[in-house]
Amino acid sequence: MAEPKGKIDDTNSESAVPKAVVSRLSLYLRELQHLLRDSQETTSSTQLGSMLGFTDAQVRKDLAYFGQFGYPGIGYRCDELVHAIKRILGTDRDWPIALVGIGNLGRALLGYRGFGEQGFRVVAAFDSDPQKVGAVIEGVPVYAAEDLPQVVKSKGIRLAILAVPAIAAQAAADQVVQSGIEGVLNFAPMTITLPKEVRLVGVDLAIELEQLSFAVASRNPKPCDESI
Amino acid sequence: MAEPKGKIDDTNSESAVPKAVVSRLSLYLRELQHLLRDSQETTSSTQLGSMLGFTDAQVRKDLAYFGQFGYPGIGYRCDELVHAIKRILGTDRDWPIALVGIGNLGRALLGYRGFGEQGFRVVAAFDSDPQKVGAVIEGVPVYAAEDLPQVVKSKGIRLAILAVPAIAAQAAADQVVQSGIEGVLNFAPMTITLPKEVRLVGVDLAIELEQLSFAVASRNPKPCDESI
DNA sequence: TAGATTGTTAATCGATTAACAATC
DNA sequence: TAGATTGTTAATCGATTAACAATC
Repeated sequence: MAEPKGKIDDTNSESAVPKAVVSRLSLYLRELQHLLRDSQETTSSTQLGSMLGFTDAQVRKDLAYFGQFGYPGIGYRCDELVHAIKRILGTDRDWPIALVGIGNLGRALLGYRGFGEQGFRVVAAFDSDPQKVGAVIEGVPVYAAEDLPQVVKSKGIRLAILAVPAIAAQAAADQVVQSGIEGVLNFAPMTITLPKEVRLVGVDLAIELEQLSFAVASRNPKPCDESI
Repeated sequence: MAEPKGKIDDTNSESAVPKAVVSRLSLYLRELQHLLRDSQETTSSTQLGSMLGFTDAQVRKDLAYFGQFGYPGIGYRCDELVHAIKRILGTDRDWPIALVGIGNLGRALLGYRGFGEQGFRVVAAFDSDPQKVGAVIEGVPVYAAEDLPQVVKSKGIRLAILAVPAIAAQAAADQVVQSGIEGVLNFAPMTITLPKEVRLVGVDLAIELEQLSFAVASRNPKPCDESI
Protein backbone atom coordinates (compact mmCIF):
# COMPACT_ATOMS: atom_id res chain seq x y z
CA MET A 1 0.00 0.00 0.00
CA ALA A 2 1.42 3.35 -1.07
CA GLU A 3 1.60 6.68 0.69
CA PRO A 4 -1.71 7.98 1.97
CA LYS A 5 -2.94 10.73 -0.28
CA GLY A 6 -5.41 12.27 2.11
CA LYS A 7 -4.82 15.84 1.11
CA ILE A 8 -7.89 17.97 1.23
CA ASP A 9 -8.46 20.09 -1.79
CA ASP A 10 -10.12 23.14 -0.34
CA THR A 11 -9.71 25.21 -3.44
CA ASN A 12 -13.23 24.16 -4.38
CA SER A 13 -14.69 24.37 -0.87
CA GLU A 14 -15.60 27.86 -2.00
CA SER A 15 -17.17 26.72 -5.28
CA ALA A 16 -20.46 25.51 -3.81
CA VAL A 17 -20.54 21.90 -2.72
CA PRO A 18 -24.17 20.78 -3.07
CA LYS A 19 -25.96 20.40 0.23
CA ALA A 20 -26.94 16.82 -0.64
CA VAL A 21 -23.27 15.91 -0.96
CA VAL A 22 -22.50 17.17 2.55
CA SER A 23 -25.39 15.29 4.04
CA ARG A 24 -24.26 12.07 2.37
CA LEU A 25 -20.78 12.75 3.72
CA SER A 26 -22.21 12.59 7.23
CA LEU A 27 -23.84 9.28 6.39
CA TYR A 28 -20.57 7.89 5.06
CA LEU A 29 -18.90 8.97 8.29
CA ARG A 30 -21.55 7.22 10.37
CA GLU A 31 -21.15 3.97 8.44
CA LEU A 32 -17.36 4.18 8.57
CA GLN A 33 -17.47 4.61 12.33
CA HIS A 34 -19.60 1.49 12.57
CA LEU A 35 -17.15 -0.38 10.34
CA LEU A 36 -14.26 0.76 12.53
CA ARG A 37 -16.04 -0.50 15.65
CA ASP A 38 -16.36 -3.82 13.87
CA SER A 39 -12.58 -3.72 13.28
CA GLN A 40 -12.85 -3.47 9.52
CA GLU A 41 -9.71 -1.85 8.14
CA THR A 42 -10.69 -1.01 4.60
CA THR A 43 -13.86 -0.55 2.60
CA SER A 44 -14.83 0.29 -0.97
CA SER A 45 -17.15 2.72 -2.65
CA THR A 46 -19.33 -0.24 -3.55
CA GLN A 47 -19.63 -1.44 0.05
CA LEU A 48 -20.14 2.04 1.47
CA GLY A 49 -22.75 2.80 -1.14
CA SER A 50 -24.69 -0.40 -0.73
CA MET A 51 -24.93 0.16 3.04
CA LEU A 52 -26.83 3.35 2.28
CA GLY A 53 -28.53 2.55 -0.98
CA PHE A 54 -26.25 4.67 -3.15
CA THR A 55 -24.25 3.69 -6.21
CA ASP A 56 -20.49 3.27 -5.99
CA ALA A 57 -20.08 6.08 -8.51
CA GLN A 58 -21.95 8.44 -6.25
CA VAL A 59 -19.73 7.69 -3.29
CA ARG A 60 -16.58 8.32 -5.32
CA LYS A 61 -17.99 11.47 -6.90
CA ASP A 62 -19.02 12.88 -3.53
CA LEU A 63 -15.56 12.33 -2.07
CA ALA A 64 -13.95 13.77 -5.18
CA TYR A 65 -15.36 17.17 -4.29
CA PHE A 66 -12.86 17.31 -1.47
CA GLY A 67 -9.78 15.45 -2.62
CA GLN A 68 -8.37 11.97 -3.15
CA PHE A 69 -8.75 9.61 -0.24
CA GLY A 70 -8.66 6.13 -1.74
CA TYR A 71 -6.18 3.63 -3.14
CA PRO A 72 -6.94 2.26 -6.61
CA GLY A 73 -7.23 -1.50 -6.41
CA ILE A 74 -7.56 -1.37 -2.62
CA GLY A 75 -10.39 0.95 -1.61
CA TYR A 76 -10.40 3.28 1.40
CA ARG A 77 -8.76 2.83 4.78
CA CYS A 78 -11.65 3.31 7.22
CA ASP A 79 -9.61 5.21 9.81
CA GLU A 80 -8.10 7.55 7.23
CA LEU A 81 -11.45 8.27 5.63
CA VAL A 82 -13.05 8.91 9.01
CA HIS A 83 -10.37 11.47 9.81
CA ALA A 84 -10.65 13.05 6.37
CA ILE A 85 -14.42 13.40 6.54
CA LYS A 86 -14.28 14.74 10.09
CA ARG A 87 -11.83 17.35 8.93
CA ILE A 88 -14.10 18.30 6.05
CA LEU A 89 -17.18 18.52 8.28
CA GLY A 90 -15.23 20.44 10.90
CA THR A 91 -15.77 17.76 13.55
CA ASP A 92 -12.07 17.00 13.93
CA ARG A 93 -12.31 19.39 16.86
CA ASP A 94 -14.87 20.09 19.57
CA TRP A 95 -17.69 22.59 19.12
CA PRO A 96 -19.03 24.26 22.23
CA ILE A 97 -22.76 24.81 21.77
CA ALA A 98 -25.39 27.10 23.26
CA LEU A 99 -28.84 25.67 23.77
CA VAL A 100 -31.70 28.16 23.86
CA GLY A 101 -34.98 26.99 25.38
CA ILE A 102 -35.17 24.46 28.22
CA GLY A 103 -38.57 22.97 27.57
CA ASN A 104 -39.22 19.31 26.98
CA LEU A 105 -37.15 19.12 23.84
CA GLY A 106 -34.38 21.36 25.14
CA ARG A 107 -33.82 19.20 28.19
CA ALA A 108 -33.72 16.09 26.02
CA LEU A 109 -31.10 17.67 23.79
CA LEU A 110 -29.05 18.59 26.87
CA GLY A 111 -28.82 14.93 27.76
CA TYR A 112 -28.48 13.59 24.23
CA ARG A 113 -25.34 11.44 24.02
CA GLY A 114 -25.17 11.43 20.24
CA PHE A 115 -23.99 15.04 20.14
CA GLY A 116 -20.99 14.42 22.39
CA GLU A 117 -19.94 11.41 20.35
CA GLN A 118 -19.39 13.69 17.38
CA GLY A 119 -17.63 16.42 19.35
CA PHE A 120 -20.58 18.70 20.02
CA ARG A 121 -20.62 19.92 23.65
CA VAL A 122 -23.59 21.82 24.98
CA VAL A 123 -21.77 24.11 27.44
CA ALA A 124 -24.48 26.65 28.21
CA ALA A 125 -28.26 26.71 28.26
CA PHE A 126 -30.50 29.76 28.14
CA ASP A 127 -34.10 30.33 29.10
CA SER A 128 -36.36 33.31 29.56
CA ASP A 129 -38.00 31.73 32.63
CA PRO A 130 -36.27 33.27 35.71
CA GLN A 131 -37.20 30.16 37.71
CA LYS A 132 -34.89 28.06 35.58
CA VAL A 133 -31.97 30.47 35.51
CA GLY A 134 -29.16 29.43 37.81
CA ALA A 135 -30.02 25.73 37.66
CA VAL A 136 -27.59 23.14 36.40
CA ILE A 137 -29.17 20.47 34.17
CA GLU A 138 -27.16 17.48 33.03
CA GLY A 139 -24.09 19.36 34.18
CA VAL A 140 -24.94 22.38 32.03
CA PRO A 141 -25.58 25.76 33.68
CA VAL A 142 -28.73 27.66 32.74
CA TYR A 143 -28.39 31.39 32.08
CA ALA A 144 -30.76 34.23 31.39
CA ALA A 145 -31.13 35.21 27.75
CA GLU A 146 -29.52 38.55 28.54
CA ASP A 147 -26.29 36.76 29.38
CA LEU A 148 -25.95 35.36 25.87
CA PRO A 149 -23.34 37.82 24.55
CA GLN A 150 -21.13 37.47 27.59
CA VAL A 151 -21.33 33.68 27.87
CA VAL A 152 -20.96 33.13 24.12
CA LYS A 153 -17.81 35.18 24.11
CA SER A 154 -16.28 33.75 27.26
CA LYS A 155 -16.92 30.13 26.23
CA GLY A 156 -16.00 30.55 22.59
CA ILE A 157 -19.40 29.36 21.42
CA ARG A 158 -20.05 29.53 17.66
CA LEU A 159 -23.17 27.37 17.24
CA ALA A 160 -26.60 27.61 18.87
CA ILE A 161 -29.51 25.20 19.05
CA LEU A 162 -32.95 26.80 19.20
CA ALA A 163 -35.51 24.68 21.07
CA VAL A 164 -38.06 27.39 21.83
CA PRO A 165 -41.75 27.64 20.87
CA ALA A 166 -42.47 28.80 17.32
CA ILE A 167 -43.76 32.11 18.56
CA ALA A 168 -40.46 32.87 20.28
CA ALA A 169 -38.16 31.57 17.57
CA GLN A 170 -37.43 34.73 15.59
CA ALA A 171 -36.70 36.76 18.73
CA ALA A 172 -34.41 34.03 20.05
CA ALA A 173 -32.68 33.89 16.69
CA ASP A 174 -32.14 37.64 16.75
CA GLN A 175 -30.64 37.37 20.22
CA VAL A 176 -28.17 34.62 19.37
CA VAL A 177 -27.14 36.46 16.22
CA GLN A 178 -26.63 39.60 18.28
CA SER A 179 -24.35 37.65 20.57
CA GLY A 180 -22.09 36.69 17.67
CA ILE A 181 -23.25 33.13 16.91
CA GLU A 182 -22.22 31.88 13.45
CA GLY A 183 -24.65 28.99 12.96
CA VAL A 184 -28.15 28.10 14.17
CA LEU A 185 -29.89 24.74 14.38
CA ASN A 186 -33.58 25.61 14.56
CA PHE A 187 -36.04 23.10 16.02
CA ALA A 188 -38.92 25.56 16.20
CA PRO A 189 -41.63 24.82 13.60
CA MET A 190 -41.21 28.28 12.12
CA THR A 191 -39.23 29.84 9.30
CA ILE A 192 -36.72 32.27 10.74
CA THR A 193 -34.58 34.77 8.89
CA LEU A 194 -30.97 35.42 9.71
CA PRO A 195 -28.30 37.70 8.31
CA LYS A 196 -26.80 35.94 5.31
CA GLU A 197 -23.46 35.43 7.03
CA VAL A 198 -25.08 33.25 9.71
CA ARG A 199 -25.68 29.63 8.68
CA LEU A 200 -29.04 28.01 9.33
CA VAL A 201 -30.19 24.41 9.48
CA GLY A 202 -33.82 23.73 10.29
CA VAL A 203 -35.36 20.55 11.71
CA ASP A 204 -39.13 20.35 12.06
CA LEU A 205 -40.09 17.12 13.79
CA ALA A 206 -43.73 17.29 12.72
CA ILE A 207 -42.63 17.69 9.11
CA GLU A 208 -40.60 14.50 9.35
CA LEU A 209 -43.74 12.68 10.45
CA GLU A 210 -45.65 14.30 7.60
CA GLN A 211 -43.15 12.87 5.13
CA LEU A 212 -43.91 9.49 6.66
CA SER A 213 -47.68 9.87 6.64
CA PHE A 214 -47.52 10.94 3.02
CA ALA A 215 -45.44 7.91 2.10
CA VAL A 216 -47.74 5.56 3.97
CA ALA A 217 -51.00 7.20 2.91
CA SER A 218 -50.07 7.38 -0.77
CA ARG A 219 -48.12 4.14 -0.52
CA ASN A 220 -45.87 4.86 -3.46
CA PRO A 221 -44.04 1.57 -3.72
CA LYS A 222 -40.41 2.62 -4.02
CA PRO A 223 -37.36 0.80 -2.74
CA CYS A 224 -36.82 1.49 0.94
CA ASP A 225 -34.29 4.25 1.34
CA GLU A 226 -33.37 6.09 4.48
CA SER A 227 -33.61 9.81 3.74
CA ILE A 228 -31.00 10.51 6.38
CA MET B 1 -64.21 34.26 -7.48
CA ALA B 2 -65.15 31.07 -9.31
CA GLU B 3 -65.79 27.59 -8.11
CA PRO B 4 -62.99 26.08 -6.09
CA LYS B 5 -61.16 23.52 -8.18
CA GLY B 6 -59.48 21.62 -5.36
CA LYS B 7 -59.68 18.21 -6.93
CA ILE B 8 -56.74 16.04 -6.13
CA ASP B 9 -55.29 14.27 -9.08
CA ASP B 10 -54.05 11.03 -7.56
CA THR B 11 -53.51 9.34 -10.87
CA ASN B 12 -49.90 10.44 -10.62
CA SER B 13 -49.49 9.83 -6.91
CA GLU B 14 -48.25 6.45 -8.07
CA SER B 15 -45.81 7.92 -10.62
CA ALA B 16 -43.14 8.91 -8.11
CA VAL B 17 -43.43 12.37 -6.66
CA PRO B 18 -39.87 13.47 -5.82
CA LYS B 19 -39.14 13.44 -2.11
CA ALA B 20 -38.01 17.06 -2.28
CA VAL B 21 -41.42 18.08 -3.54
CA VAL B 22 -43.17 16.46 -0.58
CA SER B 23 -40.86 18.11 1.89
CA ARG B 24 -41.49 21.52 0.33
CA LEU B 25 -45.21 20.75 0.52
CA SER B 26 -44.86 20.51 4.31
CA LEU B 27 -43.11 23.86 4.34
CA TYR B 28 -45.88 25.44 2.26
CA LEU B 29 -48.39 24.04 4.74
CA ARG B 30 -46.50 25.51 7.68
CA GLU B 31 -46.37 28.96 6.09
CA LEU B 32 -50.02 28.80 5.08
CA GLN B 33 -51.02 27.96 8.64
CA HIS B 34 -49.10 31.01 9.84
CA LEU B 35 -50.81 33.16 7.21
CA LEU B 36 -54.20 31.84 8.31
CA ARG B 37 -53.42 32.71 11.93
CA ASP B 38 -52.65 36.23 10.70
CA SER B 39 -56.08 36.25 9.03
CA GLN B 40 -54.69 36.40 5.51
CA GLU B 41 -57.30 35.01 3.10
CA THR B 42 -55.30 34.54 -0.07
CA THR B 43 -51.70 34.24 -1.10
CA SER B 44 -49.72 33.79 -4.30
CA SER B 45 -46.96 31.49 -5.48
CA THR B 46 -44.66 34.50 -5.37
CA GLN B 47 -45.43 35.28 -1.73
CA LEU B 48 -45.32 31.67 -0.62
CA GLY B 49 -42.05 31.15 -2.43
CA SER B 50 -40.36 34.23 -1.11
CA MET B 51 -41.22 33.28 2.47
CA LEU B 52 -39.15 30.15 1.97
CA GLY B 53 -36.57 31.26 -0.56
CA PHE B 54 -38.10 29.43 -3.51
CA THR B 55 -39.13 30.77 -6.90
CA ASP B 56 -42.79 31.26 -7.74
CA ALA B 57 -42.42 28.75 -10.56
CA GLN B 58 -41.25 26.11 -8.13
CA VAL B 59 -44.26 26.58 -5.89
CA ARG B 60 -46.66 26.23 -8.81
CA LYS B 61 -44.81 23.24 -10.24
CA ASP B 62 -44.80 21.46 -6.89
CA LEU B 63 -48.52 21.91 -6.44
CA ALA B 64 -49.14 20.86 -10.04
CA TYR B 65 -47.99 17.34 -9.15
CA PHE B 66 -51.21 16.94 -7.21
CA GLY B 67 -53.86 18.98 -8.98
CA GLN B 68 -55.08 22.52 -9.53
CA PHE B 69 -55.58 24.55 -6.39
CA GLY B 70 -55.30 28.16 -7.49
CA TYR B 71 -57.29 30.86 -9.25
CA PRO B 72 -55.59 32.59 -12.19
CA GLY B 73 -55.42 36.29 -11.50
CA ILE B 74 -56.19 35.74 -7.80
CA GLY B 75 -53.76 33.26 -6.27
CA TYR B 76 -54.60 30.64 -3.67
CA ARG B 77 -57.14 30.73 -0.87
CA CYS B 78 -55.10 29.93 2.23
CA ASP B 79 -57.76 27.81 3.88
CA GLU B 80 -58.43 25.80 0.74
CA LEU B 81 -54.76 25.17 0.10
CA VAL B 82 -54.21 24.14 3.72
CA HIS B 83 -56.98 21.56 3.41
CA ALA B 84 -55.68 20.35 0.06
CA ILE B 85 -52.10 19.91 1.27
CA LYS B 86 -53.26 18.20 4.46
CA ARG B 87 -55.22 15.79 2.36
CA ILE B 88 -52.19 15.12 0.18
CA LEU B 89 -49.89 14.59 3.17
CA GLY B 90 -52.49 12.43 4.87
CA THR B 91 -52.80 14.77 7.83
CA ASP B 92 -56.44 15.56 7.20
CA ARG B 93 -57.02 12.85 9.78
CA ASP B 94 -55.34 11.82 13.04
CA TRP B 95 -52.50 9.32 13.14
CA PRO B 96 -52.11 7.29 16.32
CA ILE B 97 -48.40 6.74 16.88
CA ALA B 98 -46.28 4.25 18.82
CA LEU B 99 -43.12 5.56 20.48
CA VAL B 100 -40.40 3.02 21.14
CA GLY B 101 -37.71 3.96 23.67
CA ILE B 102 -38.40 6.15 26.70
CA GLY B 103 -34.98 7.67 27.23
CA ASN B 104 -34.24 11.37 27.26
CA LEU B 105 -35.31 11.92 23.70
CA GLY B 106 -38.31 9.61 23.87
CA ARG B 107 -39.76 11.43 26.86
CA ALA B 108 -39.30 14.75 25.10
CA LEU B 109 -41.12 13.47 22.06
CA LEU B 110 -43.96 12.24 24.28
CA GLY B 111 -44.48 15.79 25.45
CA TYR B 112 -43.82 17.52 22.15
CA ARG B 113 -46.79 19.72 21.28
CA GLY B 114 -45.83 20.16 17.64
CA PHE B 115 -46.90 16.61 16.80
CA GLY B 116 -50.40 17.02 18.12
CA GLU B 117 -50.89 20.25 16.22
CA GLN B 118 -50.51 18.33 12.98
CA GLY B 119 -52.71 15.44 14.04
CA PHE B 120 -50.07 13.02 15.28
CA ARG B 121 -51.07 11.42 18.61
CA VAL B 122 -48.59 9.33 20.52
CA VAL B 123 -50.98 6.83 22.07
CA ALA B 124 -48.59 4.16 23.32
CA ALA B 125 -44.98 4.04 24.45
CA PHE B 126 -42.74 0.98 24.67
CA ASP B 127 -39.58 0.26 26.56
CA SER B 128 -37.49 -2.79 27.33
CA ASP B 129 -36.85 -1.59 30.91
CA PRO B 130 -39.37 -3.42 33.15
CA GLN B 131 -39.12 -0.57 35.67
CA LYS B 132 -40.74 1.80 33.20
CA VAL B 133 -43.47 -0.55 32.02
CA GLY B 134 -46.84 0.28 33.50
CA ALA B 135 -46.04 3.95 34.01
CA VAL B 136 -48.04 6.71 32.38
CA ILE B 137 -45.94 9.58 31.03
CA GLU B 138 -47.58 12.71 29.68
CA GLY B 139 -50.80 10.76 29.68
CA VAL B 140 -49.32 7.98 27.56
CA PRO B 141 -49.13 4.42 28.93
CA VAL B 142 -45.81 2.59 28.75
CA TYR B 143 -45.89 -1.03 27.62
CA ALA B 144 -43.36 -3.83 27.33
CA ALA B 145 -41.96 -4.38 23.86
CA GLU B 146 -43.66 -7.78 23.79
CA ASP B 147 -47.03 -6.04 23.84
CA LEU B 148 -46.34 -4.25 20.55
CA PRO B 149 -48.42 -6.50 18.27
CA GLN B 150 -51.43 -6.48 20.57
CA VAL B 151 -51.36 -2.72 21.31
CA VAL B 152 -50.65 -1.75 17.70
CA LYS B 153 -53.62 -3.76 16.55
CA SER B 154 -56.04 -2.65 19.25
CA LYS B 155 -55.20 1.04 18.86
CA GLY B 156 -54.99 1.05 15.08
CA ILE B 157 -51.41 2.30 15.08
CA ARG B 158 -49.70 2.53 11.69
CA LEU B 159 -46.63 4.67 12.42
CA ALA B 160 -43.82 4.20 14.95
CA ILE B 161 -41.13 6.53 16.24
CA LEU B 162 -37.86 4.86 17.21
CA ALA B 163 -35.99 6.71 19.96
CA VAL B 164 -33.74 3.91 21.14
CA PRO B 165 -29.94 3.70 21.27
CA ALA B 166 -28.18 2.96 17.98
CA ILE B 167 -27.24 -0.51 19.14
CA ALA B 168 -30.89 -1.41 19.75
CA ALA B 169 -32.33 0.23 16.64
CA GLN B 170 -32.41 -2.68 14.21
CA ALA B 171 -33.96 -5.02 16.76
CA ALA B 172 -36.58 -2.43 17.64
CA ALA B 173 -37.25 -1.88 13.96
CA ASP B 174 -37.74 -5.61 13.44
CA GLN B 175 -40.19 -5.69 16.34
CA VAL B 176 -42.35 -2.84 15.11
CA VAL B 177 -42.38 -4.31 11.62
CA GLN B 178 -43.41 -7.64 13.08
CA SER B 179 -46.31 -5.90 14.80
CA GLY B 180 -47.64 -4.61 11.49
CA ILE B 181 -46.37 -1.01 11.52
CA GLU B 182 -46.36 0.63 8.07
CA GLY B 183 -43.95 3.53 8.61
CA VAL B 184 -40.96 4.21 10.89
CA LEU B 185 -39.40 7.50 11.97
CA ASN B 186 -35.92 6.56 13.13
CA PHE B 187 -34.04 8.85 15.50
CA ALA B 188 -31.29 6.33 16.24
CA PRO B 189 -27.96 7.31 14.64
CA MET B 190 -27.88 4.06 12.72
CA THR B 191 -28.92 2.85 9.31
CA ILE B 192 -31.69 0.31 9.65
CA THR B 193 -33.15 -1.94 7.01
CA LEU B 194 -36.84 -2.62 6.67
CA PRO B 195 -38.96 -4.68 4.31
CA LYS B 196 -39.55 -2.57 1.22
CA GLU B 197 -43.26 -2.20 1.93
CA VAL B 198 -42.52 -0.37 5.18
CA ARG B 199 -41.70 3.35 4.79
CA LEU B 200 -38.70 4.83 6.58
CA VAL B 201 -37.69 8.38 7.45
CA GLY B 202 -34.48 8.90 9.35
CA VAL B 203 -33.47 11.87 11.49
CA ASP B 204 -29.98 11.97 12.94
CA LEU B 205 -29.62 14.96 15.23
CA ALA B 206 -25.83 14.85 15.27
CA ILE B 207 -25.81 14.87 11.47
CA GLU B 208 -27.87 18.06 11.46
CA LEU B 209 -25.24 19.69 13.63
CA GLU B 210 -22.54 18.37 11.30
CA GLN B 211 -24.23 20.11 8.38
CA LEU B 212 -24.01 23.27 10.42
CA SER B 213 -20.40 22.86 11.47
CA PHE B 214 -19.48 22.20 7.86
CA ALA B 215 -21.24 25.33 6.70
CA VAL B 216 -19.62 27.43 9.41
CA ALA B 217 -16.18 25.87 9.18
CA SER B 218 -16.00 26.11 5.40
CA ARG B 219 -18.01 29.32 5.41
CA ASN B 220 -19.28 28.96 1.89
CA PRO B 221 -21.04 32.25 1.45
CA LYS B 222 -24.39 31.29 0.05
CA PRO B 223 -27.71 33.02 0.60
CA CYS B 224 -29.29 31.97 3.86
CA ASP B 225 -31.79 29.20 3.19
CA GLU B 226 -33.53 27.00 5.68
CA SER B 227 -33.00 23.40 4.66
CA ILE B 228 -36.28 22.40 6.25
C1' DT C 1 -60.71 46.90 -19.43
C1' DA C 2 -55.97 46.35 -17.52
C1' DG C 3 -53.36 44.05 -14.19
C1' DA C 4 -52.42 40.00 -11.80
C1' DT C 5 -51.60 35.31 -11.45
C1' DT C 6 -52.35 30.65 -12.57
C1' DG C 7 -51.05 25.97 -14.88
C1' DT C 8 -48.05 24.14 -18.16
C1' DT C 9 -44.66 23.64 -21.81
C1' DA C 10 -39.99 24.30 -23.34
C1' DA C 11 -35.27 25.58 -22.11
C1' DT C 12 -31.80 25.46 -18.75
C1' DC C 13 -29.34 23.85 -15.27
C1' DG C 14 -27.38 20.53 -12.10
C1' DA C 15 -26.85 15.97 -10.28
C1' DT C 16 -26.40 11.05 -10.99
C1' DT C 17 -24.71 7.20 -13.45
C1' DA C 18 -21.86 4.64 -16.72
C1' DA C 19 -17.60 3.79 -18.55
C1' DC C 20 -12.74 3.44 -18.54
C1' DA C 21 -7.74 4.47 -18.20
C1' DA C 22 -4.66 4.52 -14.31
C1' DT C 23 -3.15 2.22 -10.36
C1' DC C 24 -2.18 -1.11 -6.81
C1' DT D 1 0.37 -11.25 -13.51
C1' DA D 2 -4.77 -10.87 -13.06
C1' DG D 3 -8.29 -8.90 -10.42
C1' DA D 4 -9.96 -5.11 -7.97
C1' DT D 5 -10.90 -0.47 -7.36
C1' DT D 6 -9.94 4.24 -7.71
C1' DG D 7 -10.59 9.16 -9.78
C1' DT D 8 -12.54 11.38 -13.58
C1' DT D 9 -14.73 12.34 -17.99
C1' DA D 10 -18.75 11.91 -20.88
C1' DA D 11 -23.61 10.56 -21.21
C1' DT D 12 -27.90 10.36 -19.01
C1' DC D 13 -31.29 11.64 -16.25
C1' DG D 14 -34.13 14.62 -13.44
C1' DA D 15 -35.24 18.95 -11.36
C1' DT D 16 -35.55 23.95 -11.64
C1' DT D 17 -36.53 28.07 -14.06
C1' DA D 18 -38.35 31.01 -17.72
C1' DA D 19 -41.89 32.13 -20.61
C1' DC D 20 -46.55 32.58 -21.96
C1' DA D 21 -51.41 31.60 -23.22
C1' DA D 22 -55.48 31.17 -20.44
C1' DT D 23 -58.11 33.07 -16.87
C1' DC D 24 -60.12 36.00 -13.42
